[in-house]
Amino acid sequence: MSGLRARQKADRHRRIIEAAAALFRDAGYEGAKIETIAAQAEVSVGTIYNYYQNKGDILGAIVSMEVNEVLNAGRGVVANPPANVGDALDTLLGIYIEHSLHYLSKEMWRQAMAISTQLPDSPFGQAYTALDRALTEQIRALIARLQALGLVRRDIDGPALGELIFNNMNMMFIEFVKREEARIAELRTAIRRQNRILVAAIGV
Amino acid sequence: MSGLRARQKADRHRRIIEAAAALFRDAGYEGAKIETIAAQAEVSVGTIYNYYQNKGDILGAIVSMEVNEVLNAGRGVVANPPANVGDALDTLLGIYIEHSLHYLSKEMWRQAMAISTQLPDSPFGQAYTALDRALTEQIRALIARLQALGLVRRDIDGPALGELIFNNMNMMFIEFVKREEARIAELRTAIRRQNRILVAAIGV
DNA sequence: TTCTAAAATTGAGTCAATTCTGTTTTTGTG
DNA sequence: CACAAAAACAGAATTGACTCAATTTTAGAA
Repeated sequence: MSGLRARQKADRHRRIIEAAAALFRDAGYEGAKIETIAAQAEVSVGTIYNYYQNKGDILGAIVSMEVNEVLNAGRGVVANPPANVGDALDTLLGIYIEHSLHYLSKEMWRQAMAISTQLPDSPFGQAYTALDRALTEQIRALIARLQALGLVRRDIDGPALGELIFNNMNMMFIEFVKREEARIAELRTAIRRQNRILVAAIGV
Repeated sequence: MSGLRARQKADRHRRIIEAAAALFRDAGYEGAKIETIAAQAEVSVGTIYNYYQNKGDILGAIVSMEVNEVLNAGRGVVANPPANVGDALDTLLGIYIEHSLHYLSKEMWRQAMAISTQLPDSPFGQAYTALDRALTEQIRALIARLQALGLVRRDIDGPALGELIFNNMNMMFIEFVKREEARIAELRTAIRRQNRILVAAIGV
């Protein structure tokens, strides 16, 4: 199945995503009309709905790309963490946060998060939940690594701790994207302050 | 200004909220058409928009009532907390969680949360953020109380800890409402497991 | 009681997402 | 190459939230 039909399909997918990404940035998610995306991508409205269940799923495809990049960048830190618990956490979470506004605006994040809670069973809703879980797992992996290196006490409940750290960061990030004027530096400082409590508790 | 006009206003407010609450429960948030709410409340569509800026704000009014009840119930625990850090936290957060599905279905929570991130500057968005902050403050108050009672170390950063605990609970609650089959008991167990790490770290 | 300005209500109209049905394109087979 | 079935496309029609100009109701003064 790599004939003309498959090639056209891939090409249309790409054109739709590119048109949508440009328009979401330009006009905002709400401001980007499906009709306009269709025109820009040189397909009809009906075709867009043939490729994506709804407007949210188009945004979803873009968010997925972003988060997967972040997950990739995080792998390096887990493999070779700084030799200090506080720095290790700060480095990993820092990567997540610093990358977050690369391709997505705050408004796009707000929409993506909203859709994922609104329609948890839609394709995007499920994908978003899976991405959250992957991030949680990566934090857990870091903790396990730090335990293996003897930097974190062995009797700490690693999985629960990892989820706690992710949940806190995620909630702080949600509040961050809700306030247009909030700065990344403040966000990182606030998270560091909270994690300090944990770091003191789990260090050897 | 407590003449006929004011009484009719209050009455229409009540009728709209009652009609909406019933329909949201029955047909779900999306399934409840403004037209139907209007008919049930015996007002016109235009009037509803005279009272509420948008559909989300109607849901917002219902959510506010629920959360304010919860805040009220929490006051008792802060004033007289169990003499054990783990139990104190579990009791307060338990009240939040157990009350949460009294008037609101999971679907209504999902919608409310979605709207509050989608439109953080709408009346409801701001009200929701204020409610979150109020809950955070109540947890902080509990911690301050426990510190005053000598059950929590004085050198712990209480405000940061309170926010950490709230954020974690809130995120767990979000995941809880996203999965229709999730049970309250499991949610409480999972949160208890996470808080155990903190309790061990902050006790005297 | 009567009248006028302010406040509130009404419902037809607008707008954008989504659906639906008829048409066109691609594929595989003879 | 010709053709029938399957897949994909197009864009008009539908749907439901929200707006707005015209009408009705209330308040307060004379």
